Amino acid sequence: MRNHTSSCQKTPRQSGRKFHTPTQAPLIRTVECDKCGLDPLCALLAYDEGDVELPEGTLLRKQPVSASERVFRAGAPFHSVFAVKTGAFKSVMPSATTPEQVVGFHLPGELIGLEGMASGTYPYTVSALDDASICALRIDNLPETSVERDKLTAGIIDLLSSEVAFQRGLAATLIHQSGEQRLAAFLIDLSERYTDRGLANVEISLPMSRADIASFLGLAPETVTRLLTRLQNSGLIDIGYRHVAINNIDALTALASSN
Amino acid sequence: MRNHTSSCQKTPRQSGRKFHTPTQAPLIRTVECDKCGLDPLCALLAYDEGDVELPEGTLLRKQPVSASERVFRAGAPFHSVFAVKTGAFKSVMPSATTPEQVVGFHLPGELIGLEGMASGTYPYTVSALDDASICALRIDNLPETSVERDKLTAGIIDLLSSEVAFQRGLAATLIHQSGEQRLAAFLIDLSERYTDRGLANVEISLPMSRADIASFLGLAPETVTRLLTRLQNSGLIDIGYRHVAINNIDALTALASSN
DNA sequence: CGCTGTCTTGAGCTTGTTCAACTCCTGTGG
DNA sequence: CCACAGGAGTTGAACAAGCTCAAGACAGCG
Repeated sequence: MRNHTSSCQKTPRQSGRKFHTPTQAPLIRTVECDKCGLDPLCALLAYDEGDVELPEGTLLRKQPVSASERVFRAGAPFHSVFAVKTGAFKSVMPSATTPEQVVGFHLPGELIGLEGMASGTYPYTVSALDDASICALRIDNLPETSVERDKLTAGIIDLLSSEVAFQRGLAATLIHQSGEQRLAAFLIDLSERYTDRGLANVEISLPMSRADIASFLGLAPETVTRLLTRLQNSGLIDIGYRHVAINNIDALTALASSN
Repeated sequence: MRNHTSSCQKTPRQSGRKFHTPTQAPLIRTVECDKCGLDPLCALLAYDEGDVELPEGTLLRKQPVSASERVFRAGAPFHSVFAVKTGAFKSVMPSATTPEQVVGFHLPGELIGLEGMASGTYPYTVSALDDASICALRIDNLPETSVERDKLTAGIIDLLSSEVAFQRGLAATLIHQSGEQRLAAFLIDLSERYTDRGLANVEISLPMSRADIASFLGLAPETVTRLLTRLQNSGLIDIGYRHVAINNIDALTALASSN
């Protein structure tokens, strides 16, 4: 039962249309397996399955998740690491203060849930921003001592420590930058992450609501709208309903990192 | 003009004074080994040294570091994990925008430098806030496969993932809270961390400058002063030059996490 | 075609910043 | 031990950024 190839089919092509119009041809939403962050482990398991007698259901590919459906809830017991195949997800932290706090977005090819490994519970709730699909790798029933386990351990340390560095940088950015700079940095970050996975285009998907962006950036939703409008008026970007086209990435980068 | 010539003894200030007269005994600045975050690893290595033939200088205890001296610089190659023994340290990140960005403070018993393990370089510069001392555990020349290595790996995953959780919470706090709430949360956090290591007192040390606090909290130094004054006027705290006494921790906590 | 939730736009207000003057603290050298 | 210098901290006033409240415009969907 090795359907690695059959469950990772080629993604459907999109028709390239111009932006400026509110409604839009669908952007590419699915990452190829070879661009996916889970692929190293995924491949490892797939290749070794015959030898190691992994339990059933250790690797679940391309599970569909409908819009706003939860993948797991904050505090749920850790069992799997996920990778986004199609669509996008958000991480939401239950906050004492604000009702909900968006702490991250997850694009195709990116991993979800690693942070739960050490504590044994997922630290935040993850839900789909649109109709999406994920691959799931069960960790909790891997043999205690195995090649997989060791490689996982090594990979986990890497991922965790880059996560720490990322969070630190994020905090620094968010605190000392103006709203306009944060928003510019956010758009650039999204664009780069799409590019990393081979999903870049003139226009990139903005699958989350203004309120989600606002929560993530620590702004009011109205401010996000106003800043997007301002960037558009400056000619740096063009805004669609849930898409954005970056016209002048250099100017945007300069804006994001100007003193 | 300035004519406080002969009035500078231990004269009590008049009411409405800015600074709370520091009548307390010198604050405890040194953590005991059994309260130190490095202790599990430290003990492990110390006990096993005879068996395992560890390289010389793997574990350096209580190295003195003078005020403002650097432990390591951002980008330096990773070699050791450190634990604060006496005094306090700050982590500073080279920022494109602001000249320097304080990303963390390290109190006695806390670990420094773990985040450098994966990338192979320390991600930020660490320097002493006052005359201090640290213990250093060399990691880069531990035998590849050893009991120490395995236990280290397990411990590192735990430490890293709690660091991720901490950073996430920190980011959430910093972004969505007012300055007053951030400052209150900061003081509470310091107090709790001292308590965890058995260094709590009526009055706790505030070894960093207002500018450091401001940078860390994303505020202007003047604002930090104003907010501290406001908290003091509300009777929640008393401020000394580089000390603070928390008079009403419940009210402070309520303030930090109010709606 | 109308409903509902998301997004946009406007006006007044709160919070925190900037700039500048001043006070206080601490270490250093007579 | 005292005076001094320089850095750290405080205070005030004007200004700017972002928030709140409120109303209206525009999707997507039954």
